[in-house]
Amino acid sequence: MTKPFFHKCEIPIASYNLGLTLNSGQAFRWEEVLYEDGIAWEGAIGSRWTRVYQRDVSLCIESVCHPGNWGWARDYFHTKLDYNSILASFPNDAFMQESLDSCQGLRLLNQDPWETLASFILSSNKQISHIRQMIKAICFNFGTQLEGVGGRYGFPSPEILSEKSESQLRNLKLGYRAPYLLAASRAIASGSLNLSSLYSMTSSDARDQLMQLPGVGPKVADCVLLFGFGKYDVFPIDTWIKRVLIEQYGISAPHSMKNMQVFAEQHFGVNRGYAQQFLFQWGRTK
DNA sequence: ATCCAGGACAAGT
DNA sequence: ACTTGTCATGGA
Repeated sequence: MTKPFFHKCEIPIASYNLGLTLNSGQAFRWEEVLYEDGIAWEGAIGSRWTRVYQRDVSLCIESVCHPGNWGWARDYFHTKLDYNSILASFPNDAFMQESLDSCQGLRLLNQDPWETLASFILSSNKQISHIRQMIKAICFNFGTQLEGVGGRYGFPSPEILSEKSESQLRNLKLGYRAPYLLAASRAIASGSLNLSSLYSMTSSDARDQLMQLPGVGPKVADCVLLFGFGKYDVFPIDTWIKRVLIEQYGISAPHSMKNMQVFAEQHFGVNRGYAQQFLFQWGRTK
């Protein structure tokens, strides 16, 4: 039984579909719970165990530990974003508009770069439900217990994971991804890769840096930049997006990454990563 | 059972 | 430059 969430913050904000956002394949640790005759989600933001839900036109956030000025929450949920300006930059084609209509209030979160990198290394050739399972196992086995709650664990730091063996990770059913995750944790723990330095780099340069890691190709790198660094000028192409581009946008062979990347940059513009989240969500659920 | 999953990588055309 | 086979594992 968890202790009460003592601290509460209410952020008035329109056009925010929290449930859709938390279940759109960008974050993997939020759990839906019943709360006050409604739905809420519980999960960790950094080392804070958090509950979040919507009432009227407000985002309600509750924290077990001392919240300070709640800047960490505003940042994670990106409540200061000029959402309408982003949407206004999208193209006016039929499938884009259909996606916008069907996924109203879908947002991108600002997640921790390391957790995002680790999560998307694990995501390769995996269904979202199993990505969640792998991450849950990693947190339960190697994460540190969070303040003020029992049985809740943070995502383990690179330093912690770098001390583990490949077989320890394979025991968590990571499969061939185990050595990839281990290599990434060791690159960061040793200082050979400094994630913070990617913030000030161009997306192209940051992408090249991430792709130095084994198990990090163009798609994983783009997801990390989009979800963990707020770089919207990248366009992750997974199996669903590939289908959308071919079936909805008439991309013809050769279906090479370069061919599709060029189209995405031309057609979806500077915020193509944000647009991509709508295309992905609608493409895989319709 | 068989195929596929928010892919990456090496090997083969 | 582009395509194919392989890699663990679980869900549909």
